[in-house]
Formats: sequence, structure tokens, C-alpha cells
Amino acid sequence: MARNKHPEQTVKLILDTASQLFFQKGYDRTTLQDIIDATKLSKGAIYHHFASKEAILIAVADRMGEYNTAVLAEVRDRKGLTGAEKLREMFRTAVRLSFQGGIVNMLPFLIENPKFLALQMESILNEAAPHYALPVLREGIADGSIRTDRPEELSEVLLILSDLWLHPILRPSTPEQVRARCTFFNQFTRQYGFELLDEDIIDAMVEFCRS
Amino acid sequence: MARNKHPEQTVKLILDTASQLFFQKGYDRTTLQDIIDATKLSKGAIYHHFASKEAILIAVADRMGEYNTAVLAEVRDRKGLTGAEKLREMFRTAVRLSFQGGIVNMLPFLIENPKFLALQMESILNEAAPHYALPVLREGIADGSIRTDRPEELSEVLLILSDLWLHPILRPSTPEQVRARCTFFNQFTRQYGFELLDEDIIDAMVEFCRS
DNA sequence: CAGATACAGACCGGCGGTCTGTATTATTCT
DNA sequence: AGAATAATACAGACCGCCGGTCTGTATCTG
Repeated sequence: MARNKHPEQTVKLILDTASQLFFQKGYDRTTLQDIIDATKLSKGAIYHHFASKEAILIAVADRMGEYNTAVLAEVRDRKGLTGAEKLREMFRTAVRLSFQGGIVNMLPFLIENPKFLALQMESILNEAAPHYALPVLREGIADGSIRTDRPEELSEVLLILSDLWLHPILRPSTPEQVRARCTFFNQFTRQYGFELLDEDIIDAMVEFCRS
Repeated sequence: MARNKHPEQTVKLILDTASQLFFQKGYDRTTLQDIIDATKLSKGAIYHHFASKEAILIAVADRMGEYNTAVLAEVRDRKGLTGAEKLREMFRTAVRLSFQGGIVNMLPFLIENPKFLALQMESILNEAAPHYALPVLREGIADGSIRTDRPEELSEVLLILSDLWLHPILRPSTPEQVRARCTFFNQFTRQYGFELLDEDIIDAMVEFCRS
């Protein structure tokens, strides 16, 4: 085939295959030849759709990010919930997302490939915090379910702590450590009038650590 | 010269040159040829002292870490200070270290080279928190200058927040943002009975952001 | 004088990336 | 409508360079 009628399918194939390989072996250890072999495409095909190997990585990250933010946006725009309730729901879905299917398999990937860690920090501070957590915090302040005079900073700290500290994916932890961190996190948020982690989520995180 | 009487000097030369290059161009973009050109050594010499390019990076990181922890250990073991005072002193020296001479030049380096970011997170959670912040926190609890029932978690959160969130080095920030974050951070620690950032440090951070 | 040490530098496989070629589709012109 | 032309979607040979190895050699130590 020389001119495909549906090049988007080829792009999707490349992205799917590449992300799988990145997860398995890490970005550095995945060569273009690996992607070529797995997709049975040619080097020309891949470089026709992507400018570089790193462009593939960024596209993979973007696609993941878009899915996550779409889910978060849905919660943010839901009606009939207080700010605190929305925030709780966001955390629930974020944890659920990360555990089933999605980010779970990234364990070795994230560790092996710090480039992603940096991208994630960037997306936390430039996307998730200002566009998703912050408006919900503001709602919570308005409806009285959240108390703080610095929502901007609180939104950043909440996400930094949950993603980089609390989330057990990033490092090996014992169940006790996970529980202790969750308790501390709840103590922290209680200061602002709300609590995000209930027993269900904590159990899910603990359970994940066992495996 | 074929057999040097002081090979340690060669190692130091490699480490000094490499760290400088890593800072300037980032690890990935620094080639072994760059190091060879700058040191005027041969490839054989470098691979005689280091097993790989990454081994050089790790050695550079280790050397920096050793210097930092030595300074922190000195504060930790000082006599005649309360726990809260020691913690404050640790933060002061950490900021001072990072601004004058040391980590300042790492700005593009850390951003360009996420491998270091991962190493830093590891060292925060495995070294700095348990061995330096935690004992000081315990002292503070004993002498009444710090109040918390979860010193382990607090030590981790303090360092995560200060290093990855508060520290302006990692991302561009306006003076207002820096001040707001510092205020939030002080509000946070006040909850545990102490305050870490005084006007001097905040001014130093703001000043740094201008340049 | 016999290792062991501290280099020097040619050499190599493989990597990311480029470049040219070609088949197929879309567009334009008459 | 249909031929000419351009643009697209690949294929795959090719290239420069990079990290790493390997052999050779001069100097020091025991």
C-alpha cells in the first residue's frame, strides 16, 4: 500500500504499539526498529507521521493526558455537587483510572523513564491545577464546603502531594506506610474543611501495593 | 603520560568537566566526545575510570548529594537549638546552597534532564527525609517546638513541597507567585507549631526569580 | 623484571534520522 | 468526463555519530 485512505489508523497503530513498548521496556530501551518490527511498517512511514522518536513519546503522553483531563472535566462540570464533593469525586476517579488498565502498567515505565515524570509535573502545574482543581476549589469556597484564602496554592499542593507523594505507584511502599500517608493527607485537607480519601480508596491503594 | 601518579586528579577532572557540560547542555546532549575534547583526555582514560556515561552522571549526582548532606548533617548535630530552630536553619542553608554557586546553574539542567529529577526525588524520600528531617522533627516534638503525631509523613511532605513545589528553580515564576507560595507554606507549617520561611529567604527567592 | 596501572586511540554495532523512490489518491484544468 | 498534475502515504537504502570495546603501550610498583 502506498497511499492509505485512512492514515489516522496508521497513526493510532504507531501510538498504540509505541506506548505498549515504552511501558514494557522504557523509552530509551525501545528502539525505532522495535516499533518497526511490531507495527510491520517502514521507517519512512513512521517518520512521515512523526518528526522524531521523542515526538512519539510526547504524542503518547498527550493522548493519555487528554483522556485523563476529559474525565476530570466531566466531574468539574457536573451539576448538583458541592465543591468538596466534586473534589472527592475527582480523586476517586483519578485513583480508579490509575489502577484499572491505565497507569498501573506504568510502574516500571515511570521509574525507568523520568522524562515522563517531568512531563507529568508540568501537566500538574500548568493544566490540572489551574483548569480543574482550582475552579472546583473556588466553587467549594463559594458554597462553603471548602475554606481557604489561597486556592491557587492549595490546588497545586493537593495535586503535587497526591500524584508525587501519596500515589504508591511511584515507589515501593508497605500497606502501613500507605495508610499512614493517607491519614496524614486527610488530616491535612481537614484543615480546609474537607476530606478526600475514604476507606474504599485507601483499601484500593493498599491492595494495589500488595501486588 | 601513561601512568599517572595521581589518578584521583584525573577522576576529578572528568567529574568537574562532565558536571559543567551536563549543566550547560543537559546529559543527553553531552556526548563523550564533548568530554574528551574538554578534558583533552582519551576515550580509554575515561572508560578506565568510569564504566559508562551514566556512571559519570551518577558520580556527579553523588558528589553533589554528599556535599549537601554533609552540610545538613552539621546542622542536625548542632547543639543548643530546638528542633524547630534546626529545621529553620536547615531550610536557610539549603536555600543558600542552592542559590550561591551550587544548584542555581542547574536550572536548565534539571529541566532538560529529568533523570536527575528522579534521582532527586529518590534521595529526598530515601535519604534526606528519614536521616535528616525526621530526627530533627523528633527532637522538636521532644522539646515542644513541633507538634505532630506523624513525623515520618510530615518530614516527607516538607521536603517534597520545598524541593519540588516551592523551589522556584524548577519553573518560571513571578515574584507574586513565589510570595504566595511561601505564605501558604508558612500557613501550612504553623499548623505544626513552627514557621520556616522568614522575610530574608523569601526575598532571596524572589530576587533569584528576577534573573 | 614481572605484573598492575593509567592511559591512548583505532574500531564496531547500532541507533536516530535523512533522502530518494514509488504507488495511490486528490485536485485542477480543459 | 478525463487527462495532467500535485500531494499524500508509505518503502527502504543510506549516513553520521554515539556509547562502548579492544588492543596496544608507557610508566610505576613490588
